[in-house]
Amino acid sequence: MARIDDIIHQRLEKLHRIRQQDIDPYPHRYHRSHTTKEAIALFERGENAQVSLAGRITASRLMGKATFIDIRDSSGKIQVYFRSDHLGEKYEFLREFDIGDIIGVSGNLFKTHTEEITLGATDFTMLSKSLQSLPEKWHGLVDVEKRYRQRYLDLISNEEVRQLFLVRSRTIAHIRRYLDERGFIEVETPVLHPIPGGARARPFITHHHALDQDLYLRIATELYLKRLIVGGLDKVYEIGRIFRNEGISIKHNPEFTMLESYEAYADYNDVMKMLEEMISHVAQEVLGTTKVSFAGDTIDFSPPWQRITLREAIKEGCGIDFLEHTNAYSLRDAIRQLGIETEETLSPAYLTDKLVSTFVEPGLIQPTFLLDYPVETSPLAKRKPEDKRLVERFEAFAGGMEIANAFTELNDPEEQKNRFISQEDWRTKFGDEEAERYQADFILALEHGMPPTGGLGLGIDRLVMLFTNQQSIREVILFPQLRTK
RNA sequence: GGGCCGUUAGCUCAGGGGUAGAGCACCUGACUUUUAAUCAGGGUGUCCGGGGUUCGAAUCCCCGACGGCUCACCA
Repeated sequence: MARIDDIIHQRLEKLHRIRQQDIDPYPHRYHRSHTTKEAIALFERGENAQVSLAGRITASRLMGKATFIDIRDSSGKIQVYFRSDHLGEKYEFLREFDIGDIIGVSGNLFKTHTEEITLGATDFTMLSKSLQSLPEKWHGLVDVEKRYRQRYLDLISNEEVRQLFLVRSRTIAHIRRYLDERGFIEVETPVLHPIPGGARARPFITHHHALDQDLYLRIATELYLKRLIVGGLDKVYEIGRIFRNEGISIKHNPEFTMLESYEAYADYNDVMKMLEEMISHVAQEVLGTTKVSFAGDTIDFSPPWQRITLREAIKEGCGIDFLEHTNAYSLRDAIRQLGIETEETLSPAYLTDKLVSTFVEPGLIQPTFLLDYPVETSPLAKRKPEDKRLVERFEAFAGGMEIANAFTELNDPEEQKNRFISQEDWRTKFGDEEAERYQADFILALEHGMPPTGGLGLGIDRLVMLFTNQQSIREVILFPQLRTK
């Protein structure tokens, strides 16, 4: 039940009074001459022109016939000084302003006694009346659930959150610039896939009415991007939303952003070089350094990153040499002998990942490439010429998280066909629901000839976590997935 | 999905069987260089929801909702 004197009522009354004066509290436009940051820079250069600024009121200090109001726009904030002897009758209208309102102010800049660059108002306009009160000015908004559900309040009241999402934006912009400057073409491929593929994951299923056909939200962009390599676009990339119908955690959101890039005539060694160079370059551009603090550690992205084979890393971690286990039963038993619980599945992808996530990943704080995965775990990657049991694949880790996955792409259509078939076997014999599905259209593309190609997948959200020292992926996604209230 | 923790005013938080509290915000008044403005006054509430125990429940118990962490799953 609304009280007669609660905040929204008081503000509705103000709104009513404003309208009674024939003033529109929600006008259509306001022409700013500068942002607050530009205005301050202007004054510091010694140019003191008349300026018009606009922004949200974040604080107000009323002192009788003089009032100081802080307004904030996306560039920063500025203090505005209102004097009754300069504004005349209009000064009384300040009473209708509240913290949270959006106003436009024009006047001249000056410095107060405390040396703060301030706008001396000669005129002002209500641009949008706020009916709700803002979170507390000192502590900001703390309630995590409210910060995510009403992210706008988080952005208004927590400056560091605003900065964090600016870092995210600049990170993506610099990744684009890096790739564009190296001749990559940015493309857009379908989000709706007739068959999910390119990764191990449960998909979201939807239905197209006109086609009367089930479709899947993409779990990867891989198979379409490779078709473009077949089509002669030798360097392509896509930065896009990926959807995986799996658990939510501090490292997982059901929709997340991934960069995938494919470069013809390159192999995974070339991709490794590109990735370490790109990340350190982007860190330098965005953060001004290649060293970041993350969860109490200092991570240095400058190349070269450490390279270690998966086999060595697992052996060091727990003593198991997966190449000695020629069948999945024996590998699973070896894992269980270490006291690690495993599912009944014998999927090599599952078992390998279990070993990595338990014994290797938590220790990979500095950027590290794990190299050469068992062929059964990577149905789309090319075998190593010197050891057919392995494929040319790497995963990159930093801060104890996997951030990238890449391989020399399998371009032999006959072998790809066989790999799909053995994946289908895993599904039928061992119930591995996430095994790669046979994709006849993709085979058809390969049959036309795909050049040797190096491909990369990079988790953008996790990279931003590393850049901003955030331990939860929800802190770097503007609107993380939450249960509907 | 399991375990642990949390949910009290618009916001940040105290209070843990006996009249619902503080700071900020808000309202009234004073104040022409303040900046967490200051000063004087005002407490504005479905104590997350439902049930139970009790003379009496924000507080104890049970069920549920939502969130955080964690385990499982995954990337």
